[in-house]
Amino acid sequence: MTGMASASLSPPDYVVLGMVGLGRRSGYEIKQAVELSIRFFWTISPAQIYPSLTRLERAGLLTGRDEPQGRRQRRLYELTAAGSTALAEWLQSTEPIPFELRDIGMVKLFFADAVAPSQAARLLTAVRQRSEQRLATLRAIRPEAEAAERQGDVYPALTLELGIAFHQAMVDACERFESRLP
Amino acid sequence: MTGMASASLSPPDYVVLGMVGLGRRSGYEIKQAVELSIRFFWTISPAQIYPSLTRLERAGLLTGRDEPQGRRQRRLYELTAAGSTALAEWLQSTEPIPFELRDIGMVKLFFADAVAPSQAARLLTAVRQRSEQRLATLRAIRPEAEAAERQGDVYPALTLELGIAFHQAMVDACERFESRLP
DNA sequence: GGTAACATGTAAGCGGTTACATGATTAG
DNA sequence: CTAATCATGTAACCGCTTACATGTTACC
Repeated sequence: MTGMASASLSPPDYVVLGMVGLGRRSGYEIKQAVELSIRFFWTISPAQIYPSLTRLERAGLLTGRDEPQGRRQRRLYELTAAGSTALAEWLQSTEPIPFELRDIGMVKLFFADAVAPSQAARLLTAVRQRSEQRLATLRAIRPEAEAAERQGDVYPALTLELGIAFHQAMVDACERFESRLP
Repeated sequence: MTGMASASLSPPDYVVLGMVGLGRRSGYEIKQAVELSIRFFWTISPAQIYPSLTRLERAGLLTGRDEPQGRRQRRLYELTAAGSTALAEWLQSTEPIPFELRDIGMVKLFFADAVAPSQAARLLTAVRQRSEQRLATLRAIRPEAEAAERQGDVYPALTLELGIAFHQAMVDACERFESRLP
């Protein structure tokens, strides 16, 4: 019995669903949560979040309640049983997970032979520094992930470590090549 | 004196330009070259390539010449001096390179606490295996990259090693967590 | 004789980004 | 008093993917 209402949701819908699943939230808070956690492998804009919330509520996967702060409007959402089921089904589906990155930095590096060696080396350095910056940002988030871990959500910490490992590998590989060039 | 014709090209345009820069090519060959090299951090479809080639030729950055094989049509392109300059300028530009990934696998993993531990572990395994497969594919490409290296294009080999390092880091991190769970 | 690969394109639709619009509250 | 943050949305545009259309050559 696979959810009767669901007209197959898009990935952004599941991101919204998943974030609400981690705790009662407003659209604004969802955006913030994404920025603080999965923004290194996913982004979402307010123009996606608010229509998505409306759709998900109409589909019976979320329930929203107005809880203004003073005169400032605010609407908080939580998962319904159907929403929880839909999220779980998505996470459990056995379809192969496509892997697709889209990074202009790597593309530039690939074509770097088209410019002078010194210029190419500068590009390599820029790519390395970019990963070093991400690394610093990701490490700064660790406390939040560890706090979530203590409350039973261990996978955010795992994905954080995965991100750190990824960028560390990039930095190491760049350094190996940089030391070989000059 | 920054190229007078260029109305600022899109990333896919530069991908086409860069691929033609690596050797005289048809649209079909560009697609193949992308699949064999940068597809792990960029993709491009025929529906983008052919209009792009037309635009770039009109802008004077490429020249095309019909070279049919028998009755089978074919049009080969090469860089003009202006095209070469445009590519070099793009590669040398000092604007910060945005870093943005988009990977549903990571998103699923992030939310994995929403399902039973055994299901979450299955997800982790799926993500690990996905990287193992990429790793195998990337390693299979090594000969091509090394051939290019011998002919003076060293950066394709570099980006390949970067991709391998990235996926190896993912596999290692996944294994660390998998051994901790059961 | 049929399938896969070679080769080039067009059209429609959709999903996402950018920009815009509005208003309340807090901090400096 | 001003800027930043909180908070929610809409509209237009654009670029990309999907599907389609067409024809040739090589291979089994």
